[in-house]
Amino acid sequence: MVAGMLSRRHVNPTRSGRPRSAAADTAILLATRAALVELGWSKLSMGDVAARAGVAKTTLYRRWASKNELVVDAVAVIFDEIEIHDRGSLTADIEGVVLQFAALLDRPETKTALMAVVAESTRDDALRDRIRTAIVDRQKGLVLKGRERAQARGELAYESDPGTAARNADLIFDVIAGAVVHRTLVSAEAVDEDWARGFTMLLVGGLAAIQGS
Amino acid sequence: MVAGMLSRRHVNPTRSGRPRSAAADTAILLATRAALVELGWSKLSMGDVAARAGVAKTTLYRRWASKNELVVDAVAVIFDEIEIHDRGSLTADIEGVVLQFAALLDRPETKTALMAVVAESTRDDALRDRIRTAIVDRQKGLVLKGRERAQARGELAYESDPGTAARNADLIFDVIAGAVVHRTLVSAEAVDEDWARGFTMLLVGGLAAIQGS
DNA sequence: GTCTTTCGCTACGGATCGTAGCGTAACCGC
DNA sequence: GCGGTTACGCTACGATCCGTAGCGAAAGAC
Repeated sequence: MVAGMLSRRHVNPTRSGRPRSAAADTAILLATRAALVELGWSKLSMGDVAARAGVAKTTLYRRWASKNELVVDAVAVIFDEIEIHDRGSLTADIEGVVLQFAALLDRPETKTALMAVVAESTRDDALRDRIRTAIVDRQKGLVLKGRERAQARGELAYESDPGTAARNADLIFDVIAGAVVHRTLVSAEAVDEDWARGFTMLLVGGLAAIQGS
Repeated sequence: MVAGMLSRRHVNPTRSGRPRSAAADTAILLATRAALVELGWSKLSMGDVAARAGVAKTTLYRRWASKNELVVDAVAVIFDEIEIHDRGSLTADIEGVVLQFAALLDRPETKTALMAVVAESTRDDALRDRIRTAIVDRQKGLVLKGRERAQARGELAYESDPGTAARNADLIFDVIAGAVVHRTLVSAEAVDEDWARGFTMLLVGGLAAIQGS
C-alpha cells in the first residue's frame, strides 16, 4: 500500500514491541479524504481528522510530520485507479485516459487536495519530491505505455534519439494532464465526451506534426 | 486598478467622510505578495501582512473578508502584464505568449498564490467567480486576439459556427495555460525556448487537424 | 513473564484568527 | 470654519488550532 509505505518514515526499524495498527492508517486516510470534502483544505484540522478516524491526535503526529504529507498520502492512492486499457487505437486510448483522469478530478476530495498540495509544494522541496514519486511518475508511465502500443500498431514512429523520445513523452504528459486539470479546476467546466474528443483530435494531429520534424 | 475595484465591496456607497487610503491598498497588496514569497500560503498570516504594510490589522479586515480574497486581488494584477504582440505568424505569437506566461509563473509569489487560490476555489463558488473575472476571462481574450490575427493572415480558417468557434477557443486556452502550469508546477521543470518551440509545434499541428474536421 | 513499542488521554504554551470598542484623523457639505 | 461622517490605528479579547510532553494501559516479540 502506497500510503503505508510513505508514512513509515518515523517508524522504528527494529521489529519489536507493539506493531502499528494498519487499521488506524486506513482509517486516518479515509477520514482525511472525508474531511477534505466537507471542510476544504484551509479549514481542515488535525484534531478533526483524528476524531473522525477514532484515534488520538498524537497517533496522527507519530505517523505524519505535517498536514501536507498526510494529505499527499491520502490522495495518492486515488491516482492509482487510472489504467490504460488497449482500446485498439491511439485516439481511443487517449480519450479513455482523459475521461478517467477527468472522473478522478471530478471527486471533490481529489480536486481540493491535489491543488492544495501542489500549492504548498512550490515552497517545499521535500513535499514536491513526495508528490513526484507518489503521483506524477506513476502517471507518466501511462504515457509511455500508450506510446509503446501506438508504435506497435504503426500509428507512431519509433523515435531514434532517446533524448527527444523522453522530451516528447514529458511534453505529452504535461499537455494531457495540464489541459484536463485546467479545464476542470480553473475554467471550471466539465470534461465530457465531446471535449475529450476534440482535445484528442487536437493532440493526435499535433503528434503527427511533431513526428514529421 | 483591478485590485482596488475588487476590494470596494464593503465600502459605503455614499461619498462622505474620510476616504479610504489608496496608498494603503497598494501597500497591502504589495506586502501580501512579499509575504507569499517568504512564507508561502499556509504560513501567511493577516497580522504579518498588516505589519509589513504598515497598517492596522483591522484596516485589512475592513477591506477584505478573507485571506483568499486578499490573495486573489494581490495576484490578479500580475496577470495583466501579459500582452500578445503581433510577431508575424501564429507560431511566433503562441511561443511569445507561452514564454510570457512561463515567466510569470516563474515568480515565487505567482506560483504559490495561484495554486493556493485555485485550491480554495474548488470549495468556494464566490472565490471561483472572483478568479474567473479577475484572471481567467482576461487571459481568454488573448486567445481570441491571437486567433483573429491568424485568421486575418490566412493561417486559420474562419469558423462558420459560432458555437464551435467558442468551444475551440476554450479548448486552446485550456491546453496552453494548462500545459504551461503543469510543466512548471507539477513536473517542476523549466519552460524554456526549446520546450515552447516543441509545444507550439504540437499545438499548431493540432489546430490544422481540428480545422480540417 | 519481560521487554519494547504503540496506543488513548489529558494538559499545555504558543500562534493566529476575526471582532469589538475607543479615541483620533481626514474629508464633505454648509 | 464647523458639524457630520467615515476611515484609521491601537488595544484587548475569546476562540480555535497547532504541535508537544507526560502518563498509564494495551499489544505483540522474545
